[in-house]
Amino acid sequence: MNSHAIAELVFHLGRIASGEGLVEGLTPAQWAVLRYFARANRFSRTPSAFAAFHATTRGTASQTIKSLNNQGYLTSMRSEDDKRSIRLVLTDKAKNILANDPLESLVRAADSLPTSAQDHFSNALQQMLGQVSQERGRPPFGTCTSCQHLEVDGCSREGQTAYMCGFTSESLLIEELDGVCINFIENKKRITVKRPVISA
Amino acid sequence: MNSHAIAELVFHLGRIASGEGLVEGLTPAQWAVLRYFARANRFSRTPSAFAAFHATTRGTASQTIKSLNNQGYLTSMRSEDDKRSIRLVLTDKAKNILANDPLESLVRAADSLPTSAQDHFSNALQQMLGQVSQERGRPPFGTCTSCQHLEVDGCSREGQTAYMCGFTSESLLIEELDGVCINFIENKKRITVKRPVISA
DNA sequence: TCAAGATGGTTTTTAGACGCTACTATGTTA
DNA sequence: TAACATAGTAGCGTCTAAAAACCATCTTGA
Repeated sequence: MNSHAIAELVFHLGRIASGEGLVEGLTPAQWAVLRYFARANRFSRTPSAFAAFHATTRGTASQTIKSLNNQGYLTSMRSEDDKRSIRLVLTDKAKNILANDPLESLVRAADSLPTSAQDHFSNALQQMLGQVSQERGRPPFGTCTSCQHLEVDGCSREGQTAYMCGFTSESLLIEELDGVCINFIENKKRITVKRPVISA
Repeated sequence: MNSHAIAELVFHLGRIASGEGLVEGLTPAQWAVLRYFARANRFSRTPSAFAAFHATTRGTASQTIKSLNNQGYLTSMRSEDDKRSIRLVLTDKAKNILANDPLESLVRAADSLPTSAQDHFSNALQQMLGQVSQERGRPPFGTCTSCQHLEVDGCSREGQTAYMCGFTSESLLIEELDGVCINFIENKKRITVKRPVISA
């Protein structure tokens, strides 16, 4: 009985937080694109990957991206490896405007939850997302830190452990491990990532 | 840092679960209307109330409702009290189709969470919704059981406690206490509702 | 009491979202 | 090398949505 309430709340909350008209002159779909390219890693910044992430068609994604391109929020270039593929990058204009993301109200709401609850909450959501994605036959889109493809690169340099992606066979910078990836596959026993201490 | 992940997950999950094309030939917006009228109480089954709930304009709501009306999912009639107002009721056709609600995949996902977590989860979502609603200046839409307007009616009959709404000054059936209401105002110290035992 | 304003609902207009189909270009496989 | 798969785009029709204009009906306040 409670699961029904949860489903409705999730749906409704997502709707309320995003569907709030044209913030900064951008539509909800356009905000979704900016958000995605701000989070996606190097291998996933393409129209197709966004379409998969956003559960829409490549045609629709192409249209939204074109509009953002025209408005100067995205720059695009052909990939070297695959000449069909296009790589998209946020411009500074886009990075600046992301501070006014209408989703920030949801972030604040999440922030007001007790710290202890936030972890459980985020885990529960992730589990639900995984299940729904599987049911719908969609890629789950996670980050390296819990991905089967993450491998420790043999040669460490400068005292830091080096990582690589077993799927693309490319080495990864530590900063890249938190980007969302379309090639993600859930890994039960995850590798512990050693991060350099960041001075506050 | 985690609150950002929570916000994105909520948004994304809502999107994935609902934006899944035309299930049963109905659009996501139309599903939202059916869901709403299945949950809304007597005082809230109007186009305006739905528009407020769904964070859209009355014009848009009117259009969606008209379409559902034409397809035989809703019946409408003028209100007696206020001759401007229109009351909408789900038809049997609508009630039947609600079993195939695409949101059910989310319900299943929520159901797979540990029972102990479900309550916390639902509470956390409710709290977030309350905060976002407040920030956006929207009515929070809750049920009688935690509403300031709920009052115990002086005269109980047939051994059952009778309740009434202090806002509309109308008495309430016990079954009605779980309907979503547009006049809802959060009540910190809630009245304990005595429900008749339902035989399984 | 009656004019002014608020509210409930609809329509029209316009822009964007979206699914669908068709199409080109490039990669991959048999 | 032919057949197929994939990345991306373009065009079409429908749906979503906001905004503005509009009518009918309360509600208010001087």
